[in-house]
Amino acid sequence: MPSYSISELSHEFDITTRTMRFYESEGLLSPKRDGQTRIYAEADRVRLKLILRGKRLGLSLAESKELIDMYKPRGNNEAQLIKLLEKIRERKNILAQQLLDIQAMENELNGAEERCQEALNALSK
Amino acid sequence: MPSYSISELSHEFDITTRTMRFYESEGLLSPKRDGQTRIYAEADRVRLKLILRGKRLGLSLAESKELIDMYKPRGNNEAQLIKLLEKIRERKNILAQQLLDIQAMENELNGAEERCQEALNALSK
DNA sequence: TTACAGCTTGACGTTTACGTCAACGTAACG
DNA sequence: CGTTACGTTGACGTAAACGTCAAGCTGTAA
Repeated sequence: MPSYSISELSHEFDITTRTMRFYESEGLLSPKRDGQTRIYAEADRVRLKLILRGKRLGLSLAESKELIDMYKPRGNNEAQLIKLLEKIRERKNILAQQLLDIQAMENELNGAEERCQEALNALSK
Repeated sequence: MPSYSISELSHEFDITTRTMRFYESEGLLSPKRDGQTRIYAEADRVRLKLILRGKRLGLSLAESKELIDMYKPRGNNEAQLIKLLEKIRERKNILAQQLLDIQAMENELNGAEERCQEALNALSK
């Protein structure tokens, strides 16, 4: 099983060590320790990846934490499972909306790109 | 041409009037005035829509402002047009990444949904 | 006329997500 | 043995995006 130092992961994902310690203080990461030093396992690396993906989609750290914890249903209680399902579907709706937003924005960017290119062509003529 | 009061738009988009005034102070909106009172035209409404779409995709207000201003190329200077094109393509790359992120997250949510549903079925049996 | 509803401009407070020191420990290199 | 690299824990600072008063103006319905 591979393991990583804080700086290895921070380089890989292009974030600061401060950021990683902050994520830990917020309960998003919980690496093992060798004395004082943090030792990250592959599972920690995966969690970090998920956090950063969440960020790219505009999620807060709290939301990412919730989401990541959802992937492993630990609640065996029925009410909890139902609530979990609701949240999963909520998030899927948000994703669907984001998809629409992306498509709309892409269309507009394409239009802008065209107009921009035409303006450039007109100049070079 | 339709026009709107601040509260009309704030209700339509489910934001506070404070938010709209803040956007104005940040240069994202610039409604006309009737005396002191703000009067929003359709163009303002569209800009607001674009801002909120930007937010749903995780853009900062500054980024949304830049993006919206891009749709109407006012820079007739070549260097500016080239820079604009670069920014448009940058943003398109981000959108492409977001699309991948959405698909990945959707897959995981589907997996979680299934496991969750199975756990529920197992309970009710 | 008063009371309410809706508009305005400050000004300060708050949350999130880190940045930026400071001060210290430890292991290895020259 | 000093310094360089990498790690640690506080503690305070900061930018973004508003929230939350306060204090005041303005039209209109009772």
